[in-house]
Amino acid sequence: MRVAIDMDFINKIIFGDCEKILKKFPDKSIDLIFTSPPYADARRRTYGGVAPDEYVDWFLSKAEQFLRVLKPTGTFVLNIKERVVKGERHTYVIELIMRIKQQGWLWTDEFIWHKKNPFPGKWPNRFRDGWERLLQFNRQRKFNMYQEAVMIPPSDATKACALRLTDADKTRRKIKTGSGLDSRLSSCVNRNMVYPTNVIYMATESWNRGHSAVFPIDLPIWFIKLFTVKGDIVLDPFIGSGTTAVAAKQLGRNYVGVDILKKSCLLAEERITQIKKYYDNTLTTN
Amino acid sequence: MRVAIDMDFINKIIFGDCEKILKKFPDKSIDLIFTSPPYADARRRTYGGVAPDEYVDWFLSKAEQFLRVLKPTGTFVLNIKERVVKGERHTYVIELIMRIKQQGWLWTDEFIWHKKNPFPGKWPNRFRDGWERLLQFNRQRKFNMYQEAVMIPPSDATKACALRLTDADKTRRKIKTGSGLDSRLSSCVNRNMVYPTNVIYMATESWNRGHSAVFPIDLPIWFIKLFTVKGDIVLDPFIGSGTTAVAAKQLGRNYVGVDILKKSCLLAEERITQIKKYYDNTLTTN
DNA sequence: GTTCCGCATGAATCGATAG
DNA sequence: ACTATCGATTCATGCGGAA
Repeated sequence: MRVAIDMDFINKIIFGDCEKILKKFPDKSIDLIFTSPPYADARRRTYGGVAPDEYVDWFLSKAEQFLRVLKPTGTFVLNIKERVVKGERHTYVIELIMRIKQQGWLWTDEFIWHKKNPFPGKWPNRFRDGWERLLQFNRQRKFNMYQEAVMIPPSDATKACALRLTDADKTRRKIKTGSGLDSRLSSCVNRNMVYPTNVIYMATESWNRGHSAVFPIDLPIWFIKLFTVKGDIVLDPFIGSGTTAVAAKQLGRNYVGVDILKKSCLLAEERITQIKKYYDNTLTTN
Repeated sequence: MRVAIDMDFINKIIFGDCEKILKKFPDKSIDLIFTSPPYADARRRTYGGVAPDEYVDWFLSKAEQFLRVLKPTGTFVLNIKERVVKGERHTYVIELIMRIKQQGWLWTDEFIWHKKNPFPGKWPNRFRDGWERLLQFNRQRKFNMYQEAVMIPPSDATKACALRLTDADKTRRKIKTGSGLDSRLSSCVNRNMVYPTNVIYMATESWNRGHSAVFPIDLPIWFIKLFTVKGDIVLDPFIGSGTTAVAAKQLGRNYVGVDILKKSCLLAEERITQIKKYYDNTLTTN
């Protein structure tokens, strides 16, 4: 069966440069691309570091493949933030938006990840960076969006409810559902649910020892619920420690992860395997 | 006295196009420019409606004057958000950032106004807009910034930590300030106030009687405290209902407001007069 | 078992120092 | 003059050991 041959990359972590790897993928085969590429010149030790001024070209050659493999109804969510260079925000992110549109992408919206616990620091001319961009790109004006899947209790209810939960409660719930959002969602008022905005208030996860997860798992969980249904395929071309794949697997979606570091691939695979053991029989039904 | 003649625009609301009006102002005379210009194609009936594609050129000719009248140590804060055009976010804001830098501005940072109560609405392909940009531009890398003026109480976790300490503990610590501080002092107490991040979580003020203020007065108050001291001059070239001027006056700063609508000028003047009556003897000491 | 406290650490940034 | 490296700064959170 032809499809089976073409699609034998699903639920795999693939070692290599995503640009080359994706060239072997068929057109229009992915439902959601969620990724957080290495930021310009950041994580130099592990990724080699792309200079800010070269970043846009470096990224665009990969984005061309993203565009090709994405289904017309699919979505591409890019988590990125510009660095400070010589006292100024560098413009590589906004240049990227301008240029990626020329490839045919539509810049549908910009979500904000408002961080509960930003990286510390004190400087005379700026405050700590408390947010990151989550750029939403699409191939068409009409795409799949399942807004009901991410509905939340009204803000006051959420606050009061969250405060009542003890740490033990939170941990127990997290083990069962794998999602902090789910815990609040299920334990609080189930009626009176409202739609969220394009601002996502969420903590970072600095407590992951071995691997430095750059975003909390609730972040890909949120977007995977919003833009896919069970059985869909989620791609992260910079899989890193595997968070996106873990989230997809937990939610009953298929995943594809690519990374240029062998070490990351191994780590991602290990986390996926562990998750399989722990969560296989406790998946939520969303 | 020459200065008196040059500076006779202070604490005035001036009717006219800010581009023309500002040409009469001396160089380097303003400490802070805080403004929220009419968004592209918004308020078409009142402002004549600048089309999105013409917006950048329209704005830049004004920004040139902003640059000239701002002190080298001053700051320009621009509250703006791109509209959705044909299902996409328009790029006029990010184009504006690229081009304004060519005038000599430094793009120091981007603050986010995270709205507590976004405008209601429901669409099939996007959520409500819960944030706006507050772009910070400067003439130099070194500028005036008074971070202590906007310090805030720490988050709940840190607060709980401090609350656990007895009063005796606190007193004892306060006495031995200089050397040999015990570890709890640095981690818990003495943290009555912490520095904020570049995300500002604030409600809108949709309930203002006659005028529709586009931002709450706490927003200019925050930036005026952060970037000016008493006696400094705050300019809003699109004063609208006068919120920026009211904030400046309340804080003991001098204001200058400009608007192309006579109606707005009258409204702003009225609000400023009322504030004078109510707050003259109750100014905060910051 | 439970609570409490100390501590490590995470997509950072600036200014000074050294080559 | 330009780059490279280092120390200081700082806050939210979970972990582990102690009470």
